[in-house]
Amino acid sequence: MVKLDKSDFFDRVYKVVREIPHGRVSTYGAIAKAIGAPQSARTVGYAMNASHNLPDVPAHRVVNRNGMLTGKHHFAGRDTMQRLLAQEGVMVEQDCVVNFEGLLWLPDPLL
DNA sequence: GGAGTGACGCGGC
DNA sequence: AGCCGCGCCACTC
Repeated sequence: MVKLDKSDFFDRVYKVVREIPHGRVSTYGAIAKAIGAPQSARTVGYAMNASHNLPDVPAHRVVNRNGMLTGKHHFAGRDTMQRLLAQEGVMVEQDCVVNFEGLLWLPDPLL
């Protein structure tokens, strides 16, 4: 029985997010697809909420498909997310990742 | 056990 | 071309 517990959903999201290289960004949709749930992009963001407890999950590197820091408001500080990104060399202007497409990192489907 | 919510994505107007 | 609304999936109360 290769039954995959739905609880793994979060774990899977975390695993993928953890694989995001330093100084790179990814999208909820891409992660959702990587875990085999392209329609669950929303749930991915939900998982990010719980990921706050996991320092290994760089949720700040996850933005929406537009490259907007939609979840920045959920971080401790008002601009914590942007600061973390800037710290990695990711420039953010108006809550949008500069050269987002260039910094965008797509997870391995094999993962 | 049902209903509401949410850090998205896409389609339609 | 921008703006509005719906759908989907997992989780909590």
